[in-house]
Amino acid sequence: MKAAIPKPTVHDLAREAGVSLATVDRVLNERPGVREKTVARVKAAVERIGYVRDTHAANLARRRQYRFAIVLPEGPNQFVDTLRSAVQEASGAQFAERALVEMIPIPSHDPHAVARTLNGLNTARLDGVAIMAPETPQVRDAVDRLKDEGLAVVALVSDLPSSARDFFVGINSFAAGRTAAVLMGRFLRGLTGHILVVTNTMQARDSIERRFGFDAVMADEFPALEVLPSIESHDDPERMRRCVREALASYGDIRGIYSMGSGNTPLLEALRGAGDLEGRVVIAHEMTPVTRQALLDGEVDAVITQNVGHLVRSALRVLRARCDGVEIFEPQERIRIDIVIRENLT
Amino acid sequence: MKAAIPKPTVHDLAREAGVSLATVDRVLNERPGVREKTVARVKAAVERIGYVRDTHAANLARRRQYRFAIVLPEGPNQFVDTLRSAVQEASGAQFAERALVEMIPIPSHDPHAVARTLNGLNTARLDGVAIMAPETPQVRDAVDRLKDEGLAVVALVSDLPSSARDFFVGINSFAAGRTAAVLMGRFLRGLTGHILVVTNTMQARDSIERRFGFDAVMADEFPALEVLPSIESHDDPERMRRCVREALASYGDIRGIYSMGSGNTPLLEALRGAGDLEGRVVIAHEMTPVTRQALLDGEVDAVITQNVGHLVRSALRVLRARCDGVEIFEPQERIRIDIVIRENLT
DNA sequence: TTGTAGGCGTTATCAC
DNA sequence: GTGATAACGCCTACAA
Repeated sequence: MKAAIPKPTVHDLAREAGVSLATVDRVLNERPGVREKTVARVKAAVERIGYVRDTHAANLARRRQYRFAIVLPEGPNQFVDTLRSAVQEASGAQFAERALVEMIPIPSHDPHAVARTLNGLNTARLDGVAIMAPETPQVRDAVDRLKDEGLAVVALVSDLPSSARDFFVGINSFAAGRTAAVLMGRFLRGLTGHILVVTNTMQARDSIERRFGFDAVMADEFPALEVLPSIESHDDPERMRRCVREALASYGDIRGIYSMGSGNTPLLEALRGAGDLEGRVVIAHEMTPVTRQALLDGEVDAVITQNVGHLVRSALRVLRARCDGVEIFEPQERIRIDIVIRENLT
Repeated sequence: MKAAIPKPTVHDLAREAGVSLATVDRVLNERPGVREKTVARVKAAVERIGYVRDTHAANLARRRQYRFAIVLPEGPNQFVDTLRSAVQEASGAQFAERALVEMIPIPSHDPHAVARTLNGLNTARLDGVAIMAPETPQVRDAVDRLKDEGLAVVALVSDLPSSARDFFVGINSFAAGRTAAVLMGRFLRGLTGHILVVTNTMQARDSIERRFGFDAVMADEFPALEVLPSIESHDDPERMRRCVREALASYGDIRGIYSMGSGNTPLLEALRGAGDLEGRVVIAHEMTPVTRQALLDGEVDAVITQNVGHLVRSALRVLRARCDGVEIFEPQERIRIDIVIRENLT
């Protein structure tokens, strides 16, 4: 409908360099069987006319289909649920973009079962995998094997730094813990007392790192507040409620509660039961229906989180880039640590 | 290299429906000249085989080129500078995606000049425009004219609600102001005193709205803190420094400073000059080299901002979608209000 | 109202 | 080493 500024194509390139389409293609895709001199001529022509490859046309001609798997912990977990629906949402859009993405559940707490699932992946039918799993030697080996088989692999949410994974998509847990600590300390300006820390399990790398970051800042900047040992619920809501109640009873001066992992529902129940949720600062991780509602109700003061939509889209973009042997645009893939309070809840 | 699961194509569709490619195309693109019955048959076939159109192939065949303009205020402004470089960055990637984007500077403070520039746009050579400009009747009319000419138009950063713009890409200023207020109030827990508010000009819609949101929360939730009238620098650094110094001198109990707009450099200079930057809470808007450094140096406690990369990519995506007559995926285009403290500075 | 043929920018399979 | 030529999935004349 409107005059278009034509972009140089391979045809223009071929003409400019005085060679055929096939040769241009060989040079562009760094295939062998072209004389040094010819290569140079084509490359010069690329610079001269400012040729940029049309990736969509290329993918079309290649009949490229990306087959990705996203490996997520199974079982009831609010955060993973939000991740799952983000994957669902994304895979619709991805389908139109020549990518098939399937979700694969893993038993979260059994390293051997996780490794078994990963090793059981049909690598011949897969181009890339995004994995959210705790770091264990078994998982590390499984990831290395996937890499050996030529797959693109990204660690999702929780890093697998000792493995051969291509990239980590997620946030720095130390920094997340530090962020929580600053808010906790500042929201409790001038007060003395104790801080309760709760989590599902301190086995998880995330929890350890968050706690580490949290403690560092608290000790450094808010010495008037003493942080108590972590309470672990081990997936047992009743245990969480009981431990929290006991802690509140034992210490008369609990000023704040830091929830490092899942289990926010029983935590909030225990706090409500304790009556005086009012004066205390509660900071939790991950935006889920529960934390969102708690934020709205004023039961939680701040949530430290990461955008699951970005997480998933980013993982998929990175996998795609790795498959194409293309550089990724780092700043776009850096997941931010979001601070959410009631007022900036979208 | 690997077995690919073939996606149904128009050919499959044609065969399934027992019609030709052309007819399939007519139905898919809702072109006239097809019998009701045939339309139904094709649509049924779409459902049956799960056909999804390959937009990239379609764009290729159409030789579609998007020509977009991004209209930004000229003159020295740190935030706009970051926006400009985000545009620069994005346009590289967009070029590969069949979009040409040019930046058009406008004299920020003269509504007539803005309107003149907008009216001077060569609409025949443009498919869409993203506009960051203060809302005035002249601008509104210019936008409406652009829409009449068939362009896609999005308001960027600052909304133009009374105009016919297709979409607003940016954050809610009231909420941004409220967010700032909550942090200010909580960081000053238990204290009594005054809050200084500074901005470049209260003429700007953003400043008015931020102030409104800020005041509402302060009055409601933090009555012990009294918010002073806005100090306006009117683009004069010296005036900013002087006014701030005077205010600090007049009131002995200024606990916090809220910087609603540009002019952070002179503000910080004045505060440094005053000596005791320490005890005060400073909250500013927009992440720029200045606010970033101030955050690192502990001179600013929190920055309320929006991710310029997202802003630009989102604007471009929306323009594209409007041009294609395609629905946008709202959650992806919702720009979040980011709270940045030193600890979650990426 | 419907169908045929050719082209979009790229890659791939043959020959030469 | 290099060059025609035919796809890829879709759209668009032009014919029927």
